[in-house]
Amino acid sequence: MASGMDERTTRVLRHIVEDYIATAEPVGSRTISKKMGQALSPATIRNIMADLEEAGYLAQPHTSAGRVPTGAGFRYYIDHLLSRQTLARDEMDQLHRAGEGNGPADELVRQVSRLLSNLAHQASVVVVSSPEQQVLRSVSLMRAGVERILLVTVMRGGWVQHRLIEGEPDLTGDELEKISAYLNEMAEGRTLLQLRSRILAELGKEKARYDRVMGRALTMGARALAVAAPGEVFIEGRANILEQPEFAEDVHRLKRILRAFEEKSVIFRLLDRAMESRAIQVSVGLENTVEELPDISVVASGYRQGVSSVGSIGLIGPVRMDYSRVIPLVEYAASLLTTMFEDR
Amino acid sequence: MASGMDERTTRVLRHIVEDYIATAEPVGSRTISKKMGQALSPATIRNIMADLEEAGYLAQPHTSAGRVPTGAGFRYYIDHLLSRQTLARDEMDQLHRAGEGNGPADELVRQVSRLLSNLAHQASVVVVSSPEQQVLRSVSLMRAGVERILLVTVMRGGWVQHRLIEGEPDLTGDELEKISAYLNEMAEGRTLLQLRSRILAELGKEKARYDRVMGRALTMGARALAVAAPGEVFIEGRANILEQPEFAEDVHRLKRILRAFEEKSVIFRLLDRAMESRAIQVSVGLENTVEELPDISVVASGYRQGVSSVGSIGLIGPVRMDYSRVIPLVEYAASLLTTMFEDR
DNA sequence: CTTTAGCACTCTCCTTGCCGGAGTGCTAAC
DNA sequence: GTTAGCACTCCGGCAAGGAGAGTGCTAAAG
Repeated sequence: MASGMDERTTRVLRHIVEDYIATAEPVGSRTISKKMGQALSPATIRNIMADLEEAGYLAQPHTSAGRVPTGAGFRYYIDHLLSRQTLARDEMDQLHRAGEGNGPADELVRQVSRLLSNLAHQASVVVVSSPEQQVLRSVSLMRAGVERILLVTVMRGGWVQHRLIEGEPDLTGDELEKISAYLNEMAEGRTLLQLRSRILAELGKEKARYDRVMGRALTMGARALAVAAPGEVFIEGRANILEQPEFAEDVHRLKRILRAFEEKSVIFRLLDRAMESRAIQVSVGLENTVEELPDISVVASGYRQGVSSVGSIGLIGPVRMDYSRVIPLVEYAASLLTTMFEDR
Repeated sequence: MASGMDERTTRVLRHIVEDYIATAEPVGSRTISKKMGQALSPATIRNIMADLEEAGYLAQPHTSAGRVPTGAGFRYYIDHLLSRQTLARDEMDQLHRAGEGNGPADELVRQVSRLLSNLAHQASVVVVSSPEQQVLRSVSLMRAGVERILLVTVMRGGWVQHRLIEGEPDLTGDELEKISAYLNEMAEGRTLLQLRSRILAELGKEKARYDRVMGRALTMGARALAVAAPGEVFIEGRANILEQPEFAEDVHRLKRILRAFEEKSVIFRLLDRAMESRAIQVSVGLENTVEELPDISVVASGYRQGVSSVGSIGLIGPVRMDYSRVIPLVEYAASLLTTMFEDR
C-alpha cells in the first residue's frame, strides 16, 4: 500500500498533514497548490486528494469542506514522511536543569515531566513501573505505629518506596534495628524479586527456626514482599491540553480524558507498550488498546536504569499533534531520565 | 444589615439561593411564589426581590432576567439561613471504608479525598502541612547512592517523609546503622523542631567533638533538618468540576483553575485559613485572597493529629455549591482524617 | 399601608431565511 | 496527464421575527 504512492502523492499528503497540524482546519486544494509553489494547479491537487481519500489517508468532514488526515494518514506521515525538528539548545538546557537539581528522585521526575508538558503543550505522563525488577540499594525497617512496621526500600537510581506491615507484634528498638540490619545486608545488590526468593529459601532452612532475630526478619520480609507494589504514575500539565482546540471545545472528550487521568490502570495500559520497547512509540487514535480513549495520541518512550527498563515518559494529546517537534522532545526527556538514574 | 431584614425577606432570599443552587439559572418571582405555597403573589415577591437587590444580596444578569444571588447573598445564606442536611448512612459508611483500609497514610488520605470529591461533585483537595510541628515516631538513615544518604522520618499518625542529604562522604554500613540508631533514639517523641534544636544544642557540647559517631550523627541531622520540608498537596476528582456548568461552559475559568491546581503554593494559600481554625471554613468568591481565582468557593476544614492541626481537607468549586450538603460532607471527612491519625 | 392584578416593556433565545465563501467534482480543452 | 471553467454543495454568519420569561410601574383592592 505504501509503495502504491508515487513521490508526488506523498508530498501532497505530507503538506496536508502538516497544514492540518498547524491550523486544525480542513485543508483545501488551493492551499496545498500554493504551498507547493504552484507547480501544480488546485485541480490536479484535487485529483491527488481524491486518490488519497480512496486509499484511506484522508477524509472529508462533509462535501465541500477541505480534507482532514485520517488515523491512517497520520500513521503514514509518522512512518514515512516525518522530518524531525532538532531541539532548540535552550529547550535542551531547560530540561537538563530541571533534571539535574538536587532533591528526591520523584521530585526531579515531576519537574522534567512538567517542563516537557509545557514545551509540548500537551499533558505529560510518567509511569514508574513496579520496582520488582530493580536492584536494591538499601532497606530499613522502622517503627510506624502500634503493631505497625514500615519497610522502606531504596533502589539503585534513587527510587524510594514504602510498604506497611500491619499487625506485627511489638519489638524492642534493639531487635528492630538488628532485624533491619540483617535484612539490609541480605538485600543489597539484589532485585526485589531475588530478595523475596532468597528470603523464602532461608525460611526453609533449619537455622531460621532457632535464631529468633533471623526468623522474625525473614517472616516480616516475606510478609512485606508478598504482594508486588503497584507502579506509580505522575501526570503533569493537565491544563496544557486545553491549549488544544479539540479538547477545549468538546467537554465530553475533556471529561473522558480527565477521568482517565484519575485511573492509574488506564494510564498504565496506555504507556506500557512504550516501556518494553527501546524506541519511541507513537500510537495514533484507535491504535491504543484503551477503549475509553479512542481518539487520542500517545507519544512515549521508555527509560532505563542500567539495562532494565524501569518506566516510561510520554505525552498524551489529540491525534493532531506536532509530531516532528514532540517526538524529539519525548526522546530527549527519556534519555535524560535514563542518565539521571544512571549516576545515582 | 442582617437585622435589617424581616423573616419574610430572608425566607425569599433562602428560596432564591436554593433554587439557584439547584438549577444554575436565574430565578424569577413566579417560581418563588409557587415554592412558598402562593402565600405571596409574584408581584409581592418582586418587591422583596427589589429590596434584596438594593441591599446587595441579589443581582440581575440583565433586565428581565430572574435574580441571581451575589457573593454577599451566598454569604448571608451560609451564615444565617443554611439548614444542613444530615449525611446518608451510606455515604458515611463509604467514607469510613475508604479511610479504614490498610495501607500507607498518603494512600488512605487520597482515597478519602477522592470519595469526598465524587460525593460532592467537586474537586477535592487535601493539604498536609509541613510536619515541623509533628511528633516523630522514628527516623532512619539509609544509603541512597554515592555520597547520598536518605533521612526517612515517620511521624505519629503514620506520615512518612524523606530528605536527601547530598555530598556526604561515604560511611561503612556499620557506622551508618549506629548513627541512625543514635538519631532515632534522640528523635522519638520529639517534634521535628525540637529535634533540630536538640541537635544544635548537642553539637555545641564538648563530647560531640570526641565521639566520632555522635559527631557525624549530629552534623548530618543538622544538615538534613536545616530547611523545613514543604507540605504536600493532593488533589482528587478534577474531572468532577466539569459536572458544574460554570466550569464546563467556560474554558477560561477551567484553564485558570486547572493551572492553579498545578501550583502547590496557590492551593496552600487557598486552604491555610482552614488549617488554623477548628471550625469549617467557607470562603465565597472574592473572599479568598488568591487573586488568580476570584470566582470560586472553598469549603474546608482542618484535621488534627492529637492536639496540633496537621492539615486540611476541602472542596473547591463554583460559588454556586450545595452548601447544605457539602459542608457536612467536608466536616465528616475532616473528622474522619482526625480519627484516622489518632490511633496510629 | 401593604398586597396584588394588570399591563407595557425589555431582553434572551430560538427559528428561519438568506447570502457569501470555500471547496469540491466533473467536463472539456490544452 | 494537466488544467481552466463551471455548476453544485455545504457551512457560517447575520438579520428579522416571534415566543417566552421576567421585570417595573401603576392603580385598585384588602
